[in-house]
Amino acid sequence: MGQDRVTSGRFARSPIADDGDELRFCSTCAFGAVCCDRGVDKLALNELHCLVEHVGPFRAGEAVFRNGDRFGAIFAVRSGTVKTRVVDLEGRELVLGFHLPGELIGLDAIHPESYPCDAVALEPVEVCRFSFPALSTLATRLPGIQQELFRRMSKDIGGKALLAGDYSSDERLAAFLVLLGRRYAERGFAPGTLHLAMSRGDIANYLRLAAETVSRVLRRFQDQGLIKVDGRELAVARPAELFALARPILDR
Amino acid sequence: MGQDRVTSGRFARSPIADDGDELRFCSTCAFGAVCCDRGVDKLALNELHCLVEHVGPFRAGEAVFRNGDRFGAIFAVRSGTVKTRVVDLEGRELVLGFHLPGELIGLDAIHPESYPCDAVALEPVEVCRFSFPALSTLATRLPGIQQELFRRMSKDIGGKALLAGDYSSDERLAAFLVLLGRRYAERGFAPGTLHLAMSRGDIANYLRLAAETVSRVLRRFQDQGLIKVDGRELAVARPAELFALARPILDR
DNA sequence: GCGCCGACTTGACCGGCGTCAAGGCGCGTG
DNA sequence: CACGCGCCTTGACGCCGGTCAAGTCGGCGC
Repeated sequence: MGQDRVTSGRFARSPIADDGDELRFCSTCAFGAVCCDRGVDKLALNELHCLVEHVGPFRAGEAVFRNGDRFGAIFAVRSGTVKTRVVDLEGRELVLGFHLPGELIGLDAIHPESYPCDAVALEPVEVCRFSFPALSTLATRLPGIQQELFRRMSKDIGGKALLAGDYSSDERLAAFLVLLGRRYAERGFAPGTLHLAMSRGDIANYLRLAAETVSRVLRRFQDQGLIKVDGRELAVARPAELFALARPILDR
Repeated sequence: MGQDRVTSGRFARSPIADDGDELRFCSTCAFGAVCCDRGVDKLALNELHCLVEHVGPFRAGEAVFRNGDRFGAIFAVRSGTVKTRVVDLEGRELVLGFHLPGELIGLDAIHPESYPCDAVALEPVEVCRFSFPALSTLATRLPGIQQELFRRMSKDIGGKALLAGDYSSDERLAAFLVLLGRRYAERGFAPGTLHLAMSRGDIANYLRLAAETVSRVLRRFQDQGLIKVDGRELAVARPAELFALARPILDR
């Protein structure tokens, strides 16, 4: 029941972005939709293949990029979980987000032309690197690519409701679990079960709560029969009630 | 000293985006950098002119677009101040941001393909409308336009630190004033003086505080000699100290 | 095995900020 | 002018969640 077994277990069964088949490209990848689902022609697929560069694996704790590095590329997570964070002058960490396979990181670096945060592996991680100058040049020739970039950036602009509101700890945690569950489900995991690759402290930091509060609320959710917690493995027992708690954050 | 005089005064002296001269285009506008500063050729300028459509004026309280409207265009504020907000099921308002002349709104609507919020005029407002299909088509031919769109979207992704952190009311308000002051300064206002187009309630809502707290903190800042408040007119007396208060939010 | 260490949990206390309530001020309206 | 209505201010009180501290659990190295 150790976390090590859990982690390797997840790894083994993980339906993550895996383009072992080079010509199929990552079916769950950021650009999978462009390449496969939306009928971009073979030429475009080949051009993306020339562009992409596989990087990794990174061990837990290693950085894909660091705050201040000169911006040159965006990345798609292929496998594992990445945490983005900044560290302020006093050394305090501020967690900005968690990124699952198929999700893009580095989009917030285009404007400042340097990465505004660290991207740190929480478990063994592999990524795809897309040189941004090359990608944006490609985007001028392939409108599908440009559209997908616009869409994904737009999505990121809108998606920060969880942190933004003045919500209670119950609402925050419920919404966090619902949203994380959805993202895992999109990646092919069984709905209702999810693995927390990040520590309680990271969750708390991300939700702007104290780690103790996260502990307490999870405990209470379990006592109320909403979820079942076992270390970093979590099962949602009553999705409807959990969603109801998160409703103020999720509908808007 | 009434607010009416203040408002009209601001209007009169406002160095807002104003392209009365059609061929110069808005010098402070969102795409001004593309059109003027970055040497996009006359052809591109003309094409942008064919694309843009002036809309307004809107009276205070009127909506430029509404939550749920089908997405078709992004807008640049030409004059006045726009508030973006959502209203939840119980009718509670949640303020997402304030937008000054030259700033773009509607970028978060590309992905969902419908506007995810209301955009409401806080004072008389004029906007430029850019049909998005036409704009993105244009962007595939003119890399400068595409780059500028990427840059602005990237900036929006990164720029939500104020709301995201678990900061004190002092820090939030100080950062709000510093950032608003900078944006006004970019638009040509005298540094250190700024006009609050929005009510205390809107500020409080945006910062996730109670309106009473905003009142109290502004009062204390004034008692401490940091600022001088007169209704919705505000002068920063000690910018360095105000910045020091906001530092935890602003540097990161 | 033993001991250490970090992650997590649980309890006690307390302070910042929201809530509630009352009152002032400016402005439009009859 | 009197009145009403928002917006804003100010004060009193209470609660949620942060902080501090102690204790537990599980993993790892020796």
